[in-house]
Amino acid sequence: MLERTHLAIIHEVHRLGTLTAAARTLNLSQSALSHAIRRLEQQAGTALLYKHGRRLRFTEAGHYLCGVAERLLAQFDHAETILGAFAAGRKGSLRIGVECHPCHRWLVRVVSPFLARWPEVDIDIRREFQFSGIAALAQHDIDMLITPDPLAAAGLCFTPLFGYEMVLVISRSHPLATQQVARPADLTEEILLSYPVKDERLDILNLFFTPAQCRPRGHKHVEDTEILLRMVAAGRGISAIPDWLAAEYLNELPLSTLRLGEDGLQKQLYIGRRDKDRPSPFIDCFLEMAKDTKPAPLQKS
Amino acid sequence: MLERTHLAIIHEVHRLGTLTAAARTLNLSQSALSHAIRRLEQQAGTALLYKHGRRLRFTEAGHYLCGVAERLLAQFDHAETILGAFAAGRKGSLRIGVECHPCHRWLVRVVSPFLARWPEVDIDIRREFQFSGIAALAQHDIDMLITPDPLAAAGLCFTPLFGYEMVLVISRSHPLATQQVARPADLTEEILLSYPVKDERLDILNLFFTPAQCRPRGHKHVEDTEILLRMVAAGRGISAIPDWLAAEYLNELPLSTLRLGEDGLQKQLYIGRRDKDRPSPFIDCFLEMAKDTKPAPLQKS
DNA sequence: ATATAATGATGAATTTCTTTCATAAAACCG
DNA sequence: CGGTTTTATGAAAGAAATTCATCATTATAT
Repeated sequence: MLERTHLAIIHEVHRLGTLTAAARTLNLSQSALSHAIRRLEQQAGTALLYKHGRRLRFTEAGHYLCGVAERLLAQFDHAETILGAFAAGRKGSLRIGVECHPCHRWLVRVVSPFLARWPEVDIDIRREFQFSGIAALAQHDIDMLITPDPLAAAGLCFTPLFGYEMVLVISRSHPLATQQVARPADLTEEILLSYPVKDERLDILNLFFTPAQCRPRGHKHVEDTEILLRMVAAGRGISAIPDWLAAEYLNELPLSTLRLGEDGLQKQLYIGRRDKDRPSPFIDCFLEMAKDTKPAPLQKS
Repeated sequence: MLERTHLAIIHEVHRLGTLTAAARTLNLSQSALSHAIRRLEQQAGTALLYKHGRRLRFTEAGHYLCGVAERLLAQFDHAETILGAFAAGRKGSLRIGVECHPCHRWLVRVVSPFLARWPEVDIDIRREFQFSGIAALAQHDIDMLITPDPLAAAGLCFTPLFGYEMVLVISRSHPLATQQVARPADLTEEILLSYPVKDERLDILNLFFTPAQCRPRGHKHVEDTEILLRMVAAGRGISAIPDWLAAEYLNELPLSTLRLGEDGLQKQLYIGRRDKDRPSPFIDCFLEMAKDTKPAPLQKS
């Protein structure tokens, strides 16, 4: 069977002209090459080299094989280079799941410098999961999960990134805009605007309205943060978003922020991984960069 | 060092899913494969497979190597075929790529007499390419390329075969069937039926609809010419095919053909080769026979 | 739950294949 | 014609791959 070593021998013999010289560069003896070529010729059933004087010349078949060698050896070399990049952890792909809709703006601030630093790593960000982010992580559908709700699961571990507060955003012309704190009972006549997420995953319902046994008058889903906040600014509804996200829009839009209840609705963002994933320099680096990228805190308006 | 056997093992494991099955087809023991993979992984410095349940899964590096294996093994096989042909004193195998779906019917008219005349030459026709037909030709994946779109590339040359016109085919009962010429604006409510090719390779989109800044109402892919034309005949859509192909069906199916725009959509078929391939009598012969096989021209219905 | 079958991993023994060594034969050069 | 360079070859040594026997794990059936 034709092997890479055969191609390497053919190639070097062609390049250098003699078996002896080729043997030197291949760190083999002249005899080894001679035997190898002989074996190959017997298997192929055709001569590849013939003696011309005391040097060697290629037959037609030998010339053909020479062309094959040139191409295939280059491909082997290239494959080994790439494999080396995998081994060194330079090459790879990182599939990041995000279970926190408004985190997108924060995430791009992590991802952009990361991509610049790891040019051979592909990043894939997923926001939708068949079942849940945790399940996707456990099933190897994603490699990392950004979530505010770390559910204990075997084989997973979570690293805290930063704490933040979910704040109520309302139009600056709203009657409540002068207050510091909002109570559930104040908001029963409002329309709640939220990202399109199941109700049970909305903290403002779970942790604010439900304990007080009341609900806003209506609830609409909006995909895009900017559109959502413009609707709020126009008095079309209220919403709850992270304080640092609100901070980015307070100068642009006529919005006011209020604390949700006496103590505020405190949250923490985590990054989850599988315990036993093989360590990888670029995954570690991503973690470091994520930890170092804090969002700008809210300056109370 | 990465060897052919490693690629063969990786490839078979990928194809069959388990070491045990792969070992059977390779006439080796399961243990041999396990050891071989282990050794390769140690040399490469990266894992290629990992256990998932009692089966194996590929790591990213493993997947990469799998792709390499697929390509390189095919080239090894081909090289051995050629070498076998040298041994048998004939030397022949011709891999022909076709980048033009409907050309198949024309191609069989060239290939059949060729095979009769060169009984020792194997012909292999490929329609799918990893990247493009041009790339496949340059990389020696194929020896000849039949294409209507000859892109200049170093080391390649193209010989024109024949000119033809892409014509619109519609059902004979279609309101437009009485006209001679179709304009893009006439067809915005139609469903376009085409071979399963990327949009950017469809001339009717690139050269007919796009310049007029409109699109058909829908676009569906159909594999088979006969089924495609039967759908057109049944009024389920319209399509654009070469005039000579339409000619073959005009008597069989209730179809009408229209010119695409005032001047028609004129195309030319080319056959591409590598410049510096060693001259070969049967390759020259194939070229002559291809040049002499013109398709039957369209008789206007 | 428990037994059973299927699969991969592993270390030692074995077999196969490659390489070297020593030497011969042929070709070139002065 | 010697001296030198180069390839070819058989036997011995060495290296590498393969098998065997066995264990551990996991999925499937009872």
